[in-house]
Amino acid sequence: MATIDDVAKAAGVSASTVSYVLSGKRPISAPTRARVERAIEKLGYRPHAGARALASARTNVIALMAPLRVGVNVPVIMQFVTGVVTRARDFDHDVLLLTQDDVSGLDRVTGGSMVDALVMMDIEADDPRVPVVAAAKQPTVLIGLPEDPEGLSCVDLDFEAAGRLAVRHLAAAGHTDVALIGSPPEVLLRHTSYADRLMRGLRGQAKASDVTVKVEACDASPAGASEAVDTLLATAPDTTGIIVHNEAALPHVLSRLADRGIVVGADMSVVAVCPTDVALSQRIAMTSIDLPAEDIGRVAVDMVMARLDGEQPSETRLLAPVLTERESSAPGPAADDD
Amino acid sequence: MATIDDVAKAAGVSASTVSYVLSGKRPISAPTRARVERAIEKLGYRPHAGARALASARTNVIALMAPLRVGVNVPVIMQFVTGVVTRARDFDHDVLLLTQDDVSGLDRVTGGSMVDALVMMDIEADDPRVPVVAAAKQPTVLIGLPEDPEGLSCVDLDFEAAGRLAVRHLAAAGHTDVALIGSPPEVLLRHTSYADRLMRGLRGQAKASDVTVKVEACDASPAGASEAVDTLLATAPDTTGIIVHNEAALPHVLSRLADRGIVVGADMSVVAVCPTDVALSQRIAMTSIDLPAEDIGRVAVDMVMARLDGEQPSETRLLAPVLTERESSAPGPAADDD
DNA sequence: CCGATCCGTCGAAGCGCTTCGACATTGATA
DNA sequence: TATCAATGTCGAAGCGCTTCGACGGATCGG
Repeated sequence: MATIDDVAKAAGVSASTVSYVLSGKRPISAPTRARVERAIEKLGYRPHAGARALASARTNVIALMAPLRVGVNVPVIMQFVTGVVTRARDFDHDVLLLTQDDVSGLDRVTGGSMVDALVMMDIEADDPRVPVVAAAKQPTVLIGLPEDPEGLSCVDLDFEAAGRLAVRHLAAAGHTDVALIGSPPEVLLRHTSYADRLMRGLRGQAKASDVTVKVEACDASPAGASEAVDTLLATAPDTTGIIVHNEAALPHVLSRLADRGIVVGADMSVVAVCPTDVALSQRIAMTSIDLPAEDIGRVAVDMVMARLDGEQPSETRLLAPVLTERESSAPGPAADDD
Repeated sequence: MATIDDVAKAAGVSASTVSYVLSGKRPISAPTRARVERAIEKLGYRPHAGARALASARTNVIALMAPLRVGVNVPVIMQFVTGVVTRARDFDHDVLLLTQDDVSGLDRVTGGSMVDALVMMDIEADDPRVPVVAAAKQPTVLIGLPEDPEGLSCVDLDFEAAGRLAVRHLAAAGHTDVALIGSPPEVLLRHTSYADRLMRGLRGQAKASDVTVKVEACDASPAGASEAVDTLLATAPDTTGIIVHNEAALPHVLSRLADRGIVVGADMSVVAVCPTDVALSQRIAMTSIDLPAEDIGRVAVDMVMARLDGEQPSETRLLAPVLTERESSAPGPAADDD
């Protein structure tokens, strides 16, 4: 591989001049710049990333810690990842992928100066990773909201507002008995922050709108979904509005309802909280609150980059939920006729 | 951050001794080693990755190029990724994530010496990325089989054998008219290698077993799946055995069959080619040929690591398909009664 | 017409590590 | 007892880049 000295020699300049051509940190005359660029081109020169990192204390790499465990929510995770990776490239950064459980990986990549910054997904209320990255010299953005962010920036959909919005939508349509079919029990037990927040919004608005709200955890399997539906209908038979916050279970919930002869969009209104493409690929176009996963990933990168080169203070951004009415929701029993 | 010199000073040895303690490349006496290790511990020392890469020409990072486009097969992709990442950690390597279309990223990470090796997924018959990585100094393993591997190692499920196996299974059960519901048309058009290979096996065995085989491409959407089923049943009404090679469409194919009153496992035998967990999370446990995605990812890393430090020649490994009989397949019309 | 300024370029130092050859010790061997 | 090979440690060079201070020459104002 050609080095910067080779390029310098070929262009008849010093190595530092080549460096300045590349970085633009000092003015270089047009003819010199042109000679250097030609030499770079001719030699196929690529700066050595390690050398650069050593000299400049910048790696142009960010770490992304993603929950790679199979099963739950995988397509949604992929959307986050896509958002992060593509946006990182806009900032001329690459992405180092860490798996969720690899807490020691955080030390490794921060302590070893492998990355300039971190993005962490799927944050729990009391997440053991938060103190680790809070102590690191690299800025971090959390996707999700821990109880104590310890000075770190956070970004997420405003699930609390989403919960309110969903209930308000159903209540306005005349539903008085609504329910949530939510995340798998283990997610709820972990107190994954989004599940908690959604529930808080749900309950608050239920009180305000004077509707009842029943909550069912739900495994992502067909059996789990059936069970959740059956339990719900047994214990709260008056339910006419369901909010589903579980991408993997959604199709099975709809199947089960259909099997029981319940027509979604007529007998039963269903509002999903999920990415738009998931809402649209069900057996019926779902009224849904969009989970803009790719956007969130992008925003996370924007935030982390801002902190990287200004001395921005940390911030928390909660994206406002948007509900799109489609075919799965309809007026309920208490609706005024029109 | 502490440097190696800090550690050396604290332990009362030279920097090179610290280095040798860390790498084990020269013998160090037990007491010295202990002093050094204590100093490392006390200072929380982490070698600087860039410095290390510069001095040793090793980054301990491998690149993984994965198709992050949304929609198709995402969970399967995630399994590959998981296999690669976890296995890479076993070799003390991290993973840099590149997106499929980022061909220039290949130059960037290889030319810039950001990675020691590469793994590329979703290889097409005539893949433009192959010549690029073939020219790189880093070893590469392809997941999938290009027409011309240009000296690179490859690994994949033996889809051709899988095709034969599926047909043989159905033929042995007495089916004489079988069909493939396969990948989306755009995948077939790209001549993604696995689709081609599956088809070749299918056709070959069909001839040998004297059964007919009809092929339908299939979009991953519910509509696409319905259409594929409808077309198939219209143009080949005698079909009693279907092979589905399309994870995303599989549930919708089953739905459509059910909607049409066709009982899978009785009227119609269906063999899926997909990961086991997908096969098991359908409305009925599917007879399937396992796509061992995580294994393949792991093997890819094993292969690339082998090439990294022996001077192994390149090799191609095709994993033998395994068919597991479950509830979705049954004897066909030509079966001997028993 | 001279000092102050600015522009464009260079040289050298240094980032933190690995690795090679050299140098003491020590123990075994003849 | 003199010799030789291990064994354990050190010093120095160098990996390829960035960046800081310096410097020559052109430009400008007074």
